[in-house]
Order: sequence, then structure tokens, then C-alpha cells
Amino acid sequence: MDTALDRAVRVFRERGYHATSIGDLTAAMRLATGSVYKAFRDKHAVFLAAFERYTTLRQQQTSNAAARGANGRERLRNVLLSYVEHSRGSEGRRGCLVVGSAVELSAVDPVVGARVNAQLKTNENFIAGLIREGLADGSIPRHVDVEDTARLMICITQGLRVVGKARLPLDGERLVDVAMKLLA
Amino acid sequence: MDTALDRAVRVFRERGYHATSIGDLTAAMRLATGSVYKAFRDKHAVFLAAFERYTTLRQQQTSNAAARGANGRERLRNVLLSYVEHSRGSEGRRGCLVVGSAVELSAVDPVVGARVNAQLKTNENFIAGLIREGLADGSIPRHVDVEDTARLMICITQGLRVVGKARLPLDGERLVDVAMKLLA
DNA sequence: TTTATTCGGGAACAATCATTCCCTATTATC
DNA sequence: GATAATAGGGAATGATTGTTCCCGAATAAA
Repeated sequence: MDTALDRAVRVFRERGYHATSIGDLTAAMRLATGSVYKAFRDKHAVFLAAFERYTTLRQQQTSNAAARGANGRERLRNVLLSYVEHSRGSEGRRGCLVVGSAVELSAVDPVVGARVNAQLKTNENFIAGLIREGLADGSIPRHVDVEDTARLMICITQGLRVVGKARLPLDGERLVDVAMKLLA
Repeated sequence: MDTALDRAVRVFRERGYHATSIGDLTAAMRLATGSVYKAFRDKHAVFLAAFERYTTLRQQQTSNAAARGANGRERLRNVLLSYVEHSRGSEGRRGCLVVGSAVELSAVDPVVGARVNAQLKTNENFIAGLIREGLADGSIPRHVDVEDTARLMICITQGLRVVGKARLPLDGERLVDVAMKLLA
């Protein structure tokens, strides 16, 4: 069942919510129509489950990226690098469910809107935490503002997904080197 | 006719392409179904026309913002500020057609994908031009890399629209002050 | 072995979609 | 002033959508 949900995630990422018919879903999930409606109330419920699965998986991936860093600054750098890598190439073209949901559904679907909002805040808090770690261990200068820098970095990460979906080439090392100036 | 197209722009910005029925379009444009199909070949053609109208209008707005600046650095700062203002509040919730198209259509619609890609490059070139002006007039330090900085700033602007659509509050002065560190 | 019960599959359904067709005014042409 | 041409409006159409219903196989209970 979780593997079916993973396939649903993939379809929703590629095509978005409205362009994904339940025919597309059943084909991708390798389930019949009836079976999908036995497991989920409706298409909206499938999407919500896919959204949750996607965000928990992504959370793990960025946490792992952060873990490979000796201090706050390095952990933050690794997170940014991880974001660029996920926004590049075929994975980037596949898209981000959070960005997709924000753009396509946030304004018209209050339930999805609330989840997107919560997820962005979670991500922002995670980055803010890394900045605070850097302030504490001395790898980030004292005068850096935590909230403002974290919010701008969220903008960068979300923007990376948009630009990656549009197939502009992204060079991780170079972009991150520029972005790290925000911690000067 | 142009005023009808403006209304179409608004609907597409708010709901995206797939969630906008031609019933929504006719209601917004105040035209009957037949009239829409006399003016445009199909729904896709309406969207393309709306997209072009939106981008030319936005181009003008950011050009005007840039014009109110004494040197390259100030012009760039005004452009960023303008982007934040357009990503805030009700205008921000309305969304950006370029970001929306990139996320919803870029991967599945080659025609729209090409236009989105071209528009992003145009925006990037505009920003790169401002950076070069700043390098020439001395308001931006010599060691700033034009291409990398411009690409990251495009990520910031696109990310602002995503975050604004998700209704996170954006403080223009503070965010731009942080972003201007990229020109250090 | 026989009988319930659950589970997956797919045909049938109603609603909605984009699109076409035709009718009616209004304007332009002769 | 009569007629052709155009522009706009809305009903009809066929395809596609999300959803429900029912059937058959497999498993569990008796």
C-alpha cells in the first residue's frame, strides 16, 4: 500500500492535482478504481495522503543532509546543497509537491492551504534552528538575523524548485556559495 | 477585448489552468461561450494570450521600479522591493502566472514550457544587466559574479511568489536588506 | 465441507468539461 | 433602402471526469 502511495506521489508531482485523473492514478498505483475508493474516500483524500508521505520523506532527506555537517554553518550549507540537487535534472523536473500544492491549490482549497502553510513554517523553523546553532557555535556571525534570514532562505529553496521545474540549469556549488553570503 | 483578456489573466492567476473551466472564463470575461471561441481557437490559446499580456505588463512594472534608482545597486534594490510588494497580501494571493505555469504546465505542455523558460531567462538577463550597471558605476563590488548572483536572485523572486501564495507574511524592507548581502 | 466475510477488480452512472453549431442582432456595402 | 457580412449569444454534443455499485475470488469461521 505504501508503495502504491509512492507511485501516487510521483504522478501528483509530475502532473499536479487537477491534471491527474483517477485513471492516471489507478494506472500508476496498479490498482483498480474500486480498490482506490476502498482505500481512500475520494481523490482529495489520496492527494492528502500523498502530500503527507512526500513531506515526511523530504523531511528525512534534509535532516540527513544537515547531519553531515560539523557546525551550524556547514549543516546549513549541506541543506541548501541538498535542495539544489533535488531541484536539478530529472528529479527537479518531477517537481515538489509542496510548491505545486501552494501554487495550484493553496488559494482555492483551505485544507491543502493549511497543510502547505504548516509545512513551510516547519521548514523555516528547521532552517532557523540551524542558524541558531551556527550563532551558538560561532560559525555564523552574531549580527545575522535569524527570522529574516530563514524566511529568505525558504524563498530560495522554493524558488529553486520553480526554476528547476522550468529546466534552467542549476550549479549547486556556485549557487550555494553565493547564497552563503547571507550568513556574512 | 484587452479588458476581457485582463479578466482572463486574473482568473488564470487565481485558479491555474486546469481548474479554470471555460464557464469560469466566460463569466469573468463577460462573454458568451461562442464569443470566446470566435476570438480564440481554444482554451489553450486564451491562456497563451493571457500569459503574454501578463508578462508584458509585469515587465513594465519592474522596469518602472528599476528606473527609480540612482545607480545599479539602488535599481536592483527597487526591483527586489517591487517583487516583494507584488508577492504580499491580496496581490500575492492572486499569484504569478509565470510561476503557476512553470509548476502546473511546464513539464506536460512544451509550448507553455518554452515560454516560461524564455520569460525566466528574460528576467534573469534584466537582473544581470542591473548588476553590470552596478559593477560599472562602482555601487556593486568588483568580485560579485554576475551570472550566479542573477540566477540566485531569480530563485528568490520566484520563491517569493510561492511563499506569498501560501500566505506567509513578507516584510519588504527586512527581506530585501538581507538579500542585498548577496551584492557584498 | 459449508458458510460468511473481506478484498480487489471493473462495468455503469451522473456530472462536468471543452467544443461546435446555429440563431439573432447589428453593422457595413451596394 | 435592401442585402450581405459580421459579431455575439446560448443551446446541443461528445468526450472525460469523479464516484458508485456489483461481481468474483480468496480467506476465515463454523
